[in-house]
Amino acid sequence: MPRNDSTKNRKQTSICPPLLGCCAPSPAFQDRPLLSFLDAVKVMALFKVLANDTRIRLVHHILRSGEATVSELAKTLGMKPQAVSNQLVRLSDTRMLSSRREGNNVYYRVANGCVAPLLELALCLMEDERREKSSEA
Amino acid sequence: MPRNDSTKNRKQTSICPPLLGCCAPSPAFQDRPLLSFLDAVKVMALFKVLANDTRIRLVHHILRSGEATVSELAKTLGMKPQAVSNQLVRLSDTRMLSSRREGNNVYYRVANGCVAPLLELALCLMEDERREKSSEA
DNA sequence: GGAATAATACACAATGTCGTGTAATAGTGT
DNA sequence: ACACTATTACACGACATTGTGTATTATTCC
Repeated sequence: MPRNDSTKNRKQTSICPPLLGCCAPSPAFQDRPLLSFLDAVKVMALFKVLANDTRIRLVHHILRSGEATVSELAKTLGMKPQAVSNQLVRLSDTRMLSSRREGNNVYYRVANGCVAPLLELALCLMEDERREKSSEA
Repeated sequence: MPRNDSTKNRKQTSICPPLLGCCAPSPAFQDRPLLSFLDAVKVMALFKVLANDTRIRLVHHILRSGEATVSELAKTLGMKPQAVSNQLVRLSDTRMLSSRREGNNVYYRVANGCVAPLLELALCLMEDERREKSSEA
């Protein structure tokens, strides 16, 4: 007998709306077929690239400044240019960034409009998490 | 007043708008301070949890069905319950999912409204990537 | 109480990822 | 051609992550 009306069953604690008017409007998740394994792997690859504090700071700084060179980014993050270049290549492989050469320097910029809102949402989730943790006695 | 012509720069190939009306409206990236290392680590932790094909399929299926038990998810993904449970715990640790016990079964659901749009955006980015790759001769 | 089912905890081998160090490539100026 | 700077390519050791197998906990039914 189901007797557990579980008070733990809280409501949606987030402030975020469930949908966002981005990209070609897709039907709700309920009306879509289950994600195929191959598509899941592709999405995984995208999140994997963002699952690194160095790359997140790189993207964040490039979003702020519009464009930046490798050495400038290295100096900003306090890292070696090799390490930064490594991560920039990974970000470019997924078409999140694009590069442009000008003399000795290579300028990187964000090449896809989805990247900014993606980071925005993650920051939002981080705030939600912080809120919930502090409000749990 | 922020400039709004930045998206039309060059090769912005994405359809996605630069901003989304989600969460407390934040100022544009240009007007925000550089992301601290600690915040970057927190955001990394969030993306890291989504950087796994199993967890992505779990979240996607839970979004579709609203709620699901461990064994049901295991059967749907063709995996062992231990593996599924492992990943569900990771998703719950970041407050993306919450669980509710009903008899022998434990039901998982999405606990934060940011999760759906986050996955949505990633799917959008995946489509963009596919589009670009096919259109490069 | 005892058996059966659902879910989780834990240790482990295989695999993946990170920054570093070294070497190579691209471009500028003399 | 040469020296110099900026960036990238590549191999390596340190460390993290995944699914599996085994054992344990939670709950229902007899």
